[in-house]
Amino acid sequence: MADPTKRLPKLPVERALKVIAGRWKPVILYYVFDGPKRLSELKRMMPDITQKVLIQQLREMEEHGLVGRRVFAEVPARVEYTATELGLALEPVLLALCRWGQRHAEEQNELDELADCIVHPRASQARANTAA
Amino acid sequence: MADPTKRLPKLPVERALKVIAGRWKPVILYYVFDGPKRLSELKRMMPDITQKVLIQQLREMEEHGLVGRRVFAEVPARVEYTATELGLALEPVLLALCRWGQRHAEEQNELDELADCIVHPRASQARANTAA
DNA sequence: CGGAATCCCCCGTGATACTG
DNA sequence: CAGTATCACGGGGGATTCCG
Repeated sequence: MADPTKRLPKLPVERALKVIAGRWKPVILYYVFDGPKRLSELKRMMPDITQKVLIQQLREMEEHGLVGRRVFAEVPARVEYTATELGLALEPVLLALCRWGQRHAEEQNELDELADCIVHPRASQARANTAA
Repeated sequence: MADPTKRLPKLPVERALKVIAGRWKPVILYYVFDGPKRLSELKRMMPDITQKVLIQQLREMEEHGLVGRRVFAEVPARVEYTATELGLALEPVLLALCRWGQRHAEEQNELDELADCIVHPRASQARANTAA
């Protein structure tokens, strides 16, 4: 990374999606938005993620200017990750995505329940809409 | 597809991201938001996308309830894709992503220009990693 | 915390099929 | 024939696992 060959997309939407694309990035951001967090904290908050992957995702977000990294020269070395201004600007967007995701889940689950009553799980088959 | 094993994520954010994830989905949505479009139209608007992939992405978005599909039994077979209510609800979110992407592009490019004046293009290197 | 091997999914190419 | 949809195949990148 930091590789000139791996440039971000030109279209703003795709660029934004690319930046927040990553198995754990939204979750990490969720915690970091709340305030500075050190690595061990994040690790404890998300037990299902490997330390390597966690650091990996943090590194990428750092390169993309979403989070900042501060190293404290204390006895037990200490590293804190904080959200940058640019990163914080992403919070409302992620919240919007979250809300839409909830609505989507509700509506889709409703359809799934209805689908249980009918035969086929796929509605795309018996569909001959001959509208004019 | 329509495979019960491939369920969407539980977390709303990830669910939303998963649904709009796809090389061409944002672009397709952009056009479909403007009004009903038939396949050949979309193909003409986006020359760089293959017919197969186009149909693929449309199918997925249909299964996810983002777009609707209408088949007209005319002389040359005709199919129109339209945005659903749920799909339209996504428009402001995509716009927000777009705006943030623009800002991100501006700020990042500024940093890149500054980096030209300094020595190292990578800031992640000379960082005292004293963690074990 | 880095590197290598691995798996799997996304996407692209080209050819083919179906329907009036 | 024109428009729509599908299939067989292959490459590439992200994510996971194991090892040092």
